Amino acid sequence: MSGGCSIVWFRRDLRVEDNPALAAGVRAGQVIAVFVWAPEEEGHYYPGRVSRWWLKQSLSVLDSSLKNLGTSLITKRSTDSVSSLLQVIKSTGANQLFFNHLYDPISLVRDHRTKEVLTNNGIAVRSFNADLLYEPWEVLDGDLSKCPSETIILEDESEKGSNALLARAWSPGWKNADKALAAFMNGPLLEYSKNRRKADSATTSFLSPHLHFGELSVRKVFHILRMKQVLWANEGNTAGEESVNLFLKSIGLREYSRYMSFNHPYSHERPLLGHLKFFPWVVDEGYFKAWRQGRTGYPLVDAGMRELWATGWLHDRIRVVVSSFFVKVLQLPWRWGMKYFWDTLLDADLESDALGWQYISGTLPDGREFDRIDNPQFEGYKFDPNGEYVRRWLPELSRLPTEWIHHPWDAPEYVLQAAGVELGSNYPLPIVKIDAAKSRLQEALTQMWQNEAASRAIIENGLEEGLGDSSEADGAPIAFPQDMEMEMDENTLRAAPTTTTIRHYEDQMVPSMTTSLIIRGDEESSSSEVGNFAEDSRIEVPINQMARTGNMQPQVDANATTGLPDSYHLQAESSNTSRASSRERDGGVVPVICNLNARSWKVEDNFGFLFSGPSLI
DNA sequence: GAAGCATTGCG
DNA sequence: GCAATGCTT
Repeated sequence: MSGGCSIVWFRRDLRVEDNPALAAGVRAGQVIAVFVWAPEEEGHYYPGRVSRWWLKQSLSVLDSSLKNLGTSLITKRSTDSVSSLLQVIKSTGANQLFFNHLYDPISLVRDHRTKEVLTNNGIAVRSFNADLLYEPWEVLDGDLSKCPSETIILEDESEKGSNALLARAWSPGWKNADKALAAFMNGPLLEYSKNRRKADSATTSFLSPHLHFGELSVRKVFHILRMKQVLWANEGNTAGEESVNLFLKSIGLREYSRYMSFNHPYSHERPLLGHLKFFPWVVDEGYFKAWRQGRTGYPLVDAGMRELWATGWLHDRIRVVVSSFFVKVLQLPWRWGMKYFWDTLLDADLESDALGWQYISGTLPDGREFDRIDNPQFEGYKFDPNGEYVRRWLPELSRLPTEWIHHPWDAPEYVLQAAGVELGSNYPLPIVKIDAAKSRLQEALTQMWQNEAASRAIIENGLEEGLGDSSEADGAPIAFPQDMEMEMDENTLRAAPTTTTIRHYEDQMVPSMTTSLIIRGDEESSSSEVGNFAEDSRIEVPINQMARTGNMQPQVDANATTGLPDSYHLQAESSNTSRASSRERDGGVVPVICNLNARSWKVEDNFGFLFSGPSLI
């Protein structure tokens, strides 16, 4: 061992194999492994409960692996990563820092600053692309006595009950990731293509959280896939080949999401198609709440939303269904939906989710048409032909015959009665009818083009920007709802369908916050329709029924999922972290990803793997 | 009841 | 943009 002592800064590369930064540290001599928990730096993308739970487990596995190698993981609680790193450097006398690249807008800025500050402090900083194969097998030798770990709290008391259930379904940590990878590659991958249409099949990889936290090297995944590809091609196994290709595409999509995030650091908050900023999104917290709670009246959507809330996980197909419904039928601002995914998904991944929501929203140049509406009824019979998925997550519909399970509003009264379904009472009528959504969408698009033309005219006339009631057309996004508490009156069941829709014309995307746009849900007629349920009629999540594969039998306890997210809060953005990202992103922190361009990963080709990339889960 | 036309689903 | 389905006369 020569040289000095180096810091290896772990972030979302929580593995010891195939880890270039760690390998470099080992080569350089003594290694001090550090993880800094500084969630405040993430602005309003503070990791959600299930995501933090995963992190906690994963760090613990990493720590024990490092201990086996003769060192351990030092954790620091901080509001400023850079000063924490400096502190560790001072107390250990390290003179080098190694880390692997991240590509989300916040990391790009932070890592750039880290490099700058530490370099100015005489520290050699090197960063790496972690998509390379390394075998860093040497014994580490870190003197940690001068640098105590701090306890970082990733789980508070109130979360323990719910989190306990996660452990029955998932095994975080790089060693487990490796096992999961092998299990998938040797098993479900073969039938992956065949089964991908089923919402409820357990044939997805379930690798997305492992990949998000860097417990797996994507490079390794890629190599295994290629080996399978060659093997099955030689055997003439077309089904297997098709599956591999499909999976490779999803890996590609993940790469593409990093590419997009790096080159368009605003893509998590602004549409890539300029005219979409003139789209009159429906700012209706009642709709938003109904969607979150799985009370839209469309069984497939509702089943998905309840699964998400109860388990932190959703099949990719269903992610597409619920997000498409969110944007096209409810016409809610897609950033709200994205934020909710961020808060609730176990594999929440800013880059992948931004790509997914942008694609679904039709705000990508190569996305799907904006005026296309997917019909959850048809999608229901496609992805859940026997209604098993719906019955699992919507107990109130469990006795409904398959014929009506995806469109109970059409069912004859006697059928509903026999099934114990009372529409508008124990299950809502459709919150928005598809036909109404279609015409509303057309109107909105017309409006959008008018707004754009008006805006252009104003700019051409040399006037300062200003659009209708939007005095901040340049910088006013639609704020995240701050408070979801809404009065819901049981007596307003079967309220008249919404006849008016309140819209806001501001660009929801440009960073900077305002709360003045928020509409109280109870000011809207629609909210009463949403309130088809009494507030306390919490959905009972079915027990022991979560579909998962093989020996992992996740169980869901109704007590642990204390009701649906009716009091869910989206905090208004307070930081303007992302504002800086576009200016600083080219500061040399992260190299441009080689051999990647948007065309080679055309989104259309990858439909179905949008969220969390190779997550397909 | 066949042919021509329009609408809708879908990648 | 195409194919399938439904609707009209």
